[in-house]
Amino acid sequence: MDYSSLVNTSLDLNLNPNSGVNEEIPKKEVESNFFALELKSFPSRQEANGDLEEELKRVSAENKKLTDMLTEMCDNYNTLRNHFSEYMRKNSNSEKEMSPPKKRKSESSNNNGNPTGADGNNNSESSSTDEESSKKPRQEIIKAKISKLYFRTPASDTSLIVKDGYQWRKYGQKVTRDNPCPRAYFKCSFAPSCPVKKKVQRSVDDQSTVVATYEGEHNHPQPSQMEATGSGSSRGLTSSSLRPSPPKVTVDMARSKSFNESTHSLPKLDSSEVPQVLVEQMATSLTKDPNFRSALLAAISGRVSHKN
DNA sequence: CGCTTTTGACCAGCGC
DNA sequence: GCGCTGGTCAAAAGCG
Repeated sequence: MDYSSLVNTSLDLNLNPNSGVNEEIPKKEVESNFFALELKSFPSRQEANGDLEEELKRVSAENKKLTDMLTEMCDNYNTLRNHFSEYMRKNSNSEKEMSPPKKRKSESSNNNGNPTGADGNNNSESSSTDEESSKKPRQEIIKAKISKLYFRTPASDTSLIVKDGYQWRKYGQKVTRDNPCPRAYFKCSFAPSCPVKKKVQRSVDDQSTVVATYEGEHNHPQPSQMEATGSGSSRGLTSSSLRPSPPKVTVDMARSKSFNESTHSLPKLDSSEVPQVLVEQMATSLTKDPNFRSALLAAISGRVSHKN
């Protein structure tokens, strides 16, 4: 059942984790809306006054209750987010200590040679043991600020394209030993000014899950955002190559095995990426969750039906 | 025509 | 030193 056909369930969720909850505006909106509604319903103003006051009180009380619930929800969310960030920090530390046995040197030694220096991300992780990185003669050494994201795509989709909002240029594909599905290598279209690379490969035991491993940090906003601000004029960013709509990142971390299976490497999220990705994901999850929507619908319809 | 994708070749690290 | 493997390069093909 699609509730959206009955009620506009588009949630104007606050996606900015830093800005807190605005409790005043919705309250005023509700009150004014109801006031306007009631004025139409009662032709006689005197007759309406008593009922209006009563209704106003009831709505105010209900609104307060909803506000409290929302506040509580936001508190819970913030707590959860803090726990998540803390968890990611701990995880990245522990993973740094016990690197996989068959990692290649260039990857495990977390080298620090940002080719352009434009990125400027001086995370302390990379400063430990990279004397050997200077021996790498040939290729530019990308600062390995690695994050792993899990995307869900149809198993039939073999394109290995994940819509994360950035423009990527594929530069290689390889079948690896431990996974029959080919691994695709991408560079950010802003390269060489943007050193970010990503590897995309289907999960070996869940074909509908695509694992995207990001290395480095973007030193530019998302192309879609640049387009919105009118500053997207870089090479390789023709209007046709830009995605027409804001990226719908279908990250489903809750379903990613890493949360359930300790044998898998846990998704390491760049600490700066965590809020945005997480918040978007939570908002998406909430709006898609039928339980949440039905609860919301029930709350709204309950309020409406009280009037009748 | 310019950009992207494909794909085989090449290179470097690692284990034996 | 050799073979295996992951990662990258670069020419060719494809596409708009």
